Amino acid sequence: MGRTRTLHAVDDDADAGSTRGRRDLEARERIMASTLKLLQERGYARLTIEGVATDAAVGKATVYRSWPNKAALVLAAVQDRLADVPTAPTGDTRAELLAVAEQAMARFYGSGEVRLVLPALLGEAAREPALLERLRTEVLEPRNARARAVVERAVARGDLPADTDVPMVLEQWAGYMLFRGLWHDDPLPEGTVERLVDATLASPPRRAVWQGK
Amino acid sequence: MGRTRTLHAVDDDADAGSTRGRRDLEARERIMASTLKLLQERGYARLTIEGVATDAAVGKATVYRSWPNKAALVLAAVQDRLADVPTAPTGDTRAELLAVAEQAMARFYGSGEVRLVLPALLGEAAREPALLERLRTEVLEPRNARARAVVERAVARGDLPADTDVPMVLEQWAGYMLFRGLWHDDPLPEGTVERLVDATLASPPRRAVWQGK
Amino acid sequence: MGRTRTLHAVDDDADAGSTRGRRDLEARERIMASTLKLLQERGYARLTIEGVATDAAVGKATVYRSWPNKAALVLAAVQDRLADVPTAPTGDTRAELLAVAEQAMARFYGSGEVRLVLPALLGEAAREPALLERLRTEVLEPRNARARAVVERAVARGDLPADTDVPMVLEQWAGYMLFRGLWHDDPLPEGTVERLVDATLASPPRRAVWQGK
Amino acid sequence: MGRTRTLHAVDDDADAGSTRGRRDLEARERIMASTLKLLQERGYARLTIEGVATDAAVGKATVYRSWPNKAALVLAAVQDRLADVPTAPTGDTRAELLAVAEQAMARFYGSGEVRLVLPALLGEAAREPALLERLRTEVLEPRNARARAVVERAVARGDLPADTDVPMVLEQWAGYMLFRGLWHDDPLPEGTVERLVDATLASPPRRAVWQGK
DNA sequence: AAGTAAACGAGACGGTACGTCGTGTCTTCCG
DNA sequence: CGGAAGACACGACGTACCGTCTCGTTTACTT
Repeated sequence: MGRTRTLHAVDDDADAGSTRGRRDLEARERIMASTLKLLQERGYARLTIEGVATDAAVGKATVYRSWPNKAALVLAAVQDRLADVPTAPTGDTRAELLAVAEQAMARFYGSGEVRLVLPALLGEAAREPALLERLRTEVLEPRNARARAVVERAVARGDLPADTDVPMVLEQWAGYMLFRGLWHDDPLPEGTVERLVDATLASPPRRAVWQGK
Repeated sequence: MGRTRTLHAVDDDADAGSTRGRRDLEARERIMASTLKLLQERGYARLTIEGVATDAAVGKATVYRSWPNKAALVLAAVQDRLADVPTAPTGDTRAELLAVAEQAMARFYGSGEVRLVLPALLGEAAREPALLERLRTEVLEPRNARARAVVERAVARGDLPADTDVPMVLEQWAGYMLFRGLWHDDPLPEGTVERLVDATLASPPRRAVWQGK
Repeated sequence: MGRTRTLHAVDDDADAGSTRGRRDLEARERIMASTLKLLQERGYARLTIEGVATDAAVGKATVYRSWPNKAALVLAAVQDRLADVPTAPTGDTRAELLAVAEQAMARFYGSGEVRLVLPALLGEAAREPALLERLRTEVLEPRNARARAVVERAVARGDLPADTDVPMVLEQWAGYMLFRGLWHDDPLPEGTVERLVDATLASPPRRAVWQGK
Repeated sequence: MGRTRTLHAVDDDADAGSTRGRRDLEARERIMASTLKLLQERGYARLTIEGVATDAAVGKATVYRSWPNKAALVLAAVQDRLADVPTAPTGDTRAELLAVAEQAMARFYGSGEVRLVLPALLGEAAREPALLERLRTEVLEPRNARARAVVERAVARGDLPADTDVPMVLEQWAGYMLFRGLWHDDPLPEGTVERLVDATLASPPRRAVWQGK
């Protein structure tokens, strides 16, 4: 499942069936590669579409034809580099949770790529609801869905109480990683993920009961 | 003796003697006000120094004379609008912790101003260590120091275990707020802060012992 | 055969094939027109490339793309407005000389356009040999060549002595006109050209004989 | 009665008694020197008052206090460097005329200083009648007056016809020199002045008779 | 000798223009 | 006919000077 490529701005058109020219596949590849390269070299703010076009030996129009602005371009380029969230059931709940927290979150929010791009994207998203929506549905939600499944499995197994607030568990973990990723250069101290997971196992957040009131 | 003149953001003051030339104090005020105003209207990315200068009825050079770039300007403008962290001891540990988490963090990371500015600033900081350093020492650290004091008081009172990892407590709280602030438009659901604080009181993170190994 | 368009700085390339891109021919026209208009209104010193661009409803880059600086722009704009030097042989030497002196020189050096532009250009040329060279080869020399032909015809006819210093004749005439044009507002007194020509016919400068020594 | 204070170049004077305040006489000297120095280095167009002030270690206001603009400043600086016109009667008309043409004109219009400054000044004068007037009365006329005296002496002696158009003689000579000075880098060919003078002695321009008609 | 007032250096101020770069659109020409 | 090349109008960049202004400081002339 899961779309391999999404591109374009908000509405990604449905160029699905139109299987047109394979010829330009190279161009697209070159653009993606140049985007990532220049992102590393200059950071989001100093990345320019002109620069990408030049570096990719491509006309500017070719870039604009596929992505309406820098955010869309960068989002597309970053999109598939994202490592997958491990969900395979191993029977060992703690191990599964650790794997999720470690590989899905620590590695994600701690990676240079994300730190270089995500804040900038979220910064723009604060002004552009469409972008925020895309980020949520295309970046956050897919990852969260798989992580959620793992935690819910732990609940089903009885390793976490039935009224565990699963989304909040994830947000607590991810929030901590994001915070560290943004505010600090250095990687997480060893053992951090374990302590996070163990704290949750010891005393997980419960769903609020008076919520409905 | 130290800095001959720095002005720039934060510390203008102090340059007592070196105040030769015209030194229009109103200009600085107008610039700060215009910066905040345009920040709201356009967001960080679309904020322009030229625009600020025009809006403030000020020469561009006057802006550049005091702040070397957009980040410094915005940082200075945002700086003092930040609400204080409440630290008054009331005797009630839970109430104190709630006050800190609520007023120092939820309100801070949830505010539109911060959401509009902080990610962008952090995004630039990923490329500019100097900026990151300033953000840490001038924004994060001052707030954290006061919050830390409150939590440490709770430890001293015995309401939290002696080996509580105080910094991590704060980072967990703040991380969650930051995460929500960045990824979601809507305010925190009611009761969230309470649940966060209570979870910490029930099972706080402990300092890692094997750290040294 | 006279070049139809010259533009650019010194070396006007011969950009034959390289005409990719939009190439708005009207833009050039508008720029030339605005340049001349603002030259009249403000004079060379107060002429601004920014002003020209604005007046011509053209981006600044479009101006800079074709002319590297104000001098080149103005030179190009003035270039073709220059009236031609009459050379048609009429059989009447005195009449031909008068025509040349009158139309090629008096009208040229006496015209407001020239007075407004030439000194400034020559002033810059004093610092920029390339500009001086262009002025000589593109403004002075073409005009002189044709005037020289007329005077040489007079020599061939025997109306002037064989050892007449033809260049000096022209420089004397032009020098006088230039002097008057620069130092005085008012037009030449009537009959001046006649007196100049007649003085030359009566006693033309001879080529120096001892020159080789 | 007009002008309350003019100072500008030439006539500073007049402020006799009112010399309260500091009055740093050296400042003026330094300004003049810096002006000439930078004029040589950069030419008129690239000379800036700011640059002069800095180079002279003087406040900008000090420059503006004495000269209202660049033209006035430069005019003042150049003013007194001008060599004198030799007028001493030697009895030998041809020698006297040669001395005038050589020293007053060839040297003047041929000098680098003049070539660097005069065209620019005249260029501005085309737009500013006041400046043209000053140039005429303070630069051209004083020199011309003395030269005229010499030529008139030649007329009185009978070495030139009584109806010689004396001003035109001077303008012819000066015009030729000016022309050469502006259009050519190289000095006058040897013997040029002699040929000019001799041509005039052989066939001087006469005053127009039919002028009144 | 103390007071006072102008001129001084320094340089901040509101501006205009510089020459460059990037944006997003549009045109031309080549393969 | 698709795409690179790049011209186009626009707008912002960061810098340099403009001419005016306000600072203290430094004379030199009153009183």
